Amino acid sequence: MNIKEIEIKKNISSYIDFNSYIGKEIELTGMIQNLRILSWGAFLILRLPNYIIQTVIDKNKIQYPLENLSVESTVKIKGIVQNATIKDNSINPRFCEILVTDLKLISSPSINPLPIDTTKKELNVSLDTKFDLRPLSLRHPKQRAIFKISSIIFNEFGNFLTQQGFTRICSPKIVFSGAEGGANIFNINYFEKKAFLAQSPQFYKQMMVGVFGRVFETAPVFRAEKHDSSRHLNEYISLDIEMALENGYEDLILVETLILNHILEKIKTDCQNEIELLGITLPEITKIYTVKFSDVKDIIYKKYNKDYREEKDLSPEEERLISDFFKKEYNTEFVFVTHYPTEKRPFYAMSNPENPEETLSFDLLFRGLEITTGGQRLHKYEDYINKMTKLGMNIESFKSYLQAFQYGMPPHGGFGLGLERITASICNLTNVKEASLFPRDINRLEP
RNA sequence: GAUCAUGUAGCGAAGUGGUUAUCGCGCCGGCCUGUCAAGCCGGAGAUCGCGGGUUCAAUCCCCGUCAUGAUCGCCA
Repeated sequence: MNIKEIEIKKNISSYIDFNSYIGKEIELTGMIQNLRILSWGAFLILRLPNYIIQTVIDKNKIQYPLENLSVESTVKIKGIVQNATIKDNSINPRFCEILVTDLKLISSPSINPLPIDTTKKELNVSLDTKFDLRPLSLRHPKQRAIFKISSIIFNEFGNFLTQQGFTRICSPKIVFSGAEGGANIFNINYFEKKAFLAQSPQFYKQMMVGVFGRVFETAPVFRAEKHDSSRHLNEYISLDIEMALENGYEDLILVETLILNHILEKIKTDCQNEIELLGITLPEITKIYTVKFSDVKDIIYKKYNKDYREEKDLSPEEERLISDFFKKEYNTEFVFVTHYPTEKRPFYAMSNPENPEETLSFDLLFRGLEITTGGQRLHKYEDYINKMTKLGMNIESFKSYLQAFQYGMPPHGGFGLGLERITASICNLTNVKEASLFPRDINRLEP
């Protein structure tokens, strides 16, 4: 018999109030972010879960062969916290440092030299190298900062909606059919049947409106589109909501604005260090601006002399131009474009009763990039049957989804927000892949 | 898939139809009482993406190919 009783520890937090430690001893285990050896000792910058802190080794105080240490080694140190003024803005906190009294080497890299240098202010490597060496490149403070901000966006999306009475759902990612059509969906083998990777939680979140009234999901979606651009991924995190509507799609625009304001507020308070390190300016949303799709076409024709009025969608250029227009004329970086043409929206989109050519839908453009698509959905079973028949769709294959509408549904709608896109825009990244830890694109499947 | 560009040491770049291909970072050795993109001195490290062609001679010019990036299509 080998039964063991293990003590239940009350506190496993990695947050440290360094202020209260000034003059006192502390024990820390972390990885060496940077190491500067001088004649009298060394500065050893230690990477911890929530901090990057400077420690000082005085040769006279501790006997340790410094040549045994290297960047990316794991060490356990004991030392006294003392006041300091540190200029390097990748270090946090900067008001103190640790005078090391004891040091133990726990683990070292098996490769020397490391393939890239993560100790400099900028990680000066190409995108391809950055992704090939992801486990290492992510250790650079600026890379870490991007994903700290991404984590706040992800968490606060859920926190805010939970506060507002939304229920978090987890819909399956192995599905029987696609929400958005056939060509751009990944096929998988599901025992003897054919299945797909979900392109969107669309059907499930709609069904769940009949259960909870307000739901959200934060999960990956998969797109088999062979796009090759700086704003596309084949797997990305979709922040989705779906809710019963009281006043139509404007309810959704309001909810999205409130979510974004909450997230931006939280980034401002929790990520001061990351904001400074990345040198970014957070946007502000003081007013909501919406503009009809057809008016966007007219503005671009009149103000920018480009005639795209026959196109039923907005090109990336138009998205940049209209964002530019709203920035100049209305001093806003967020603009909701509404009433997209019915023929460009999926079957479940509700058309405007006053003009069936356009839908009660919207995209949110932020700094020239489309970060959201949403809108009101059909909620009557008959409307689905009529619309799907009109489009020549196989109603039988959507039977399980259509149940929800047979059993009754309120007017409802929702939207999806691309996590990597909003993160990239907030962090001023030129390629969304940089906002993905391990990006999946047309050519990349690893790491 | 289309158009354009790029491919030179572990990483980032410079350069040339002709002897030993240059620089920065990293690495190794030495020095330096507080650094913070540390500094100073020395050293090692490259079949110039791959295949073919032109030429006395190609890393350089031409063709093909592969890879990467940007823009576009499509979308969040």
